[in-house]
Amino acid sequence: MMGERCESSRGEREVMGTPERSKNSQIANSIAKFEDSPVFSFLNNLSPIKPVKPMHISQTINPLSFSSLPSVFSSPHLASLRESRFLRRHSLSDPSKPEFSSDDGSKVDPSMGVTMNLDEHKESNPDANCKKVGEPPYVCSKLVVEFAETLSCEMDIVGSGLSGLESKQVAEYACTSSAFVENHRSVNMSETKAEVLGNTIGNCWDSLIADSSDLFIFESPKAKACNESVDPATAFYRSIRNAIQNVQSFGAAACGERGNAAENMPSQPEEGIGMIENMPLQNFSGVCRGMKRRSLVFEMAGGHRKNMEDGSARDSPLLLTNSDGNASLDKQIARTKTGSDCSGLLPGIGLHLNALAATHESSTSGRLLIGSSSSAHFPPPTTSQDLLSSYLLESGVDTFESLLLEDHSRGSGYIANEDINPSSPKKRRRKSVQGGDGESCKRCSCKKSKCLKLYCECFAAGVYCVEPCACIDCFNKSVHEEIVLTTRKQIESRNPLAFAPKVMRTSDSVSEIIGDDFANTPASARHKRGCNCKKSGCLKKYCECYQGGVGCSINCRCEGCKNAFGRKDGSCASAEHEDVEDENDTTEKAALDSYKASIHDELDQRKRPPRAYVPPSSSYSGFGNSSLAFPPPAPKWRPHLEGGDEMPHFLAGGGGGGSPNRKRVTPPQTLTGPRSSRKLVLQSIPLFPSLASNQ
DNA sequence: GAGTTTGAAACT
DNA sequence: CAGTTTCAAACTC
Repeated sequence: MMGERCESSRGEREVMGTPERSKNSQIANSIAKFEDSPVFSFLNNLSPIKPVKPMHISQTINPLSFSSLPSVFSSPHLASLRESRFLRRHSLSDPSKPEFSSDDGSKVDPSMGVTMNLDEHKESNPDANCKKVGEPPYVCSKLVVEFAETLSCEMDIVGSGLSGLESKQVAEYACTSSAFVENHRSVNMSETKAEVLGNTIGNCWDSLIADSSDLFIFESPKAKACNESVDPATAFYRSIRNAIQNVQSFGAAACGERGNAAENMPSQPEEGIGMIENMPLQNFSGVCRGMKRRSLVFEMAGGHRKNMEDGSARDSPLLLTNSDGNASLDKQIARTKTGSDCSGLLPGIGLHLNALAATHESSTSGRLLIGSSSSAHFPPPTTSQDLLSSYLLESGVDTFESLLLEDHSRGSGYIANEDINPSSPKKRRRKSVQGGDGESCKRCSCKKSKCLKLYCECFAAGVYCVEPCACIDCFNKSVHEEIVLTTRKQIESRNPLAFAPKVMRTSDSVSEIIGDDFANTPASARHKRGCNCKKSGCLKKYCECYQGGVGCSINCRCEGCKNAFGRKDGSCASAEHEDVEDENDTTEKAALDSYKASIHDELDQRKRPPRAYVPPSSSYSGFGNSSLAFPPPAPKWRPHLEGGDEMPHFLAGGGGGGSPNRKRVTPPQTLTGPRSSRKLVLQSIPLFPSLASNQ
């Protein structure tokens, strides 16, 4: 089987017929050389797509991301890898963070990574006993091993997208990387080189993610170009291959490669970096996002676990007094604090790419994202491609399928909801929300809800409140994690869709929103439950439909609807340039113009870091947080989860009737209407049964 | 910035 | 399930 596998690999490379052939040949040799590696064997025995039970780690890591499902395509070893590898990797973005413990109690070294803090490593890594702590060779191999193992881990995640030959080849490359490490454990390497190697590995990985993420967005320029000749899975596989090759090559050099590789390697770190920059992967710049965001969730996980284990959360100050008559809430808090209600913590089903984000937020502002892939504040994308790429990563695409299932609603939703025109007095609020530091975070002003109700935008959005919030008696903070989780669970128990996106779209690419022609406003999208406006005429942001940039539908119970994006009677305003019933309705047009202006303003602000939104309710994100090609949501808009207007059966079952208000949550029946000709974009529909039932 | 309006969320 | 209350965002001045 091995031989056959390798044959396939070589065959594939030949088919590709690229200049990489020689490199590939070397890799192939490496594969043959180390094909009996235990790791190799293990990988080979793994099925690319292997359903597994929800992992414990995801339950403790990111409990708030209820919606985020565990990767059902992950391999059994994934959990451990995630905990150990990603936690370490995470430290790359925040080396200052104190070490935290993994589930098994072993210390996870936060210094492992680019910083290569050998001292800390010495103290925290018991495994280092096998070699003298801080010994260069150990560091060198450790890094590569981590990379290789992490890659293997990733392979499982993308396994569903890579099938057959490709997945096998990817596994082989990952294996080769591991084999390489095994072959260089005893090699000496200077600390400087080790550091460069660490950076190399990190860059390779980030590049891999960043590079391949574009490929997942089929409409991205890169993907399109790629699709002309190769499918995304293949492209991704190639990226992986390149990344591994780069690591292997440079690692060999940095370690003073005993073999031939060293001859081609730069002797100075600077040269090494230069070499890296000239690697096949052209996406090195600003690509630290991927891995770092990936690591974030694990960091959070670590933090969460730590909190739970040491009971720090319970020790946090409690607000048990009922200062405002909110007895139930206080009771809830009390119960949670006493731990009597903690068993109900929803399992965090953090998927691999889910729950990214927030590195900056958490590290700079102390704000942690509750959801899985929340607001991340990374260097502003400078190009649309970057934007798409970064957003893809930040949006927490959980599965390859999700990536394939396009969802554009988010973009428009975001645009629709975000008023970030700093020059507009009326946008002052949003301006403050956006923050002047580029941090697009929510800032609530809750006074009585303790930020534990959906009234609170932060809470509803799945993010912790931050300092800039003007809230009072806020419990939506990481120190009150358990309370937050329990409350969330409680709310979801009443209404499973409470944290689900409110606006659903049937199609309408973002381009229609951000393009030159605003006439293509996403009227095909509809507010899930519909609004209930009485006085605003659905022309103000009081109206969730309007705020979401969608027209009203039959589900709405609004009165005097004048929604510029489409009225509930089926007519569409000027936004559609069709079926305009009242050409003289200047009010609607004015509203629409205002809306468009806000969108333009939004676009002008696109230099800001994209804001990945993490559906608080992860049970959805896990299935359908399929991202779109655009940044984040806004105050009240939430990424939709279900495919189109269809919610997962398991949710629809108890969800529809579970609404506390008994409000309709059933899919609108007139979604298409005059725009029925629009394509229906498949969205992330659960490909597997609800894992919630497995908890 | 304070006060008002509004409609969703929560409660009964 | 409907009516009412509570709440905080949106809006106005």
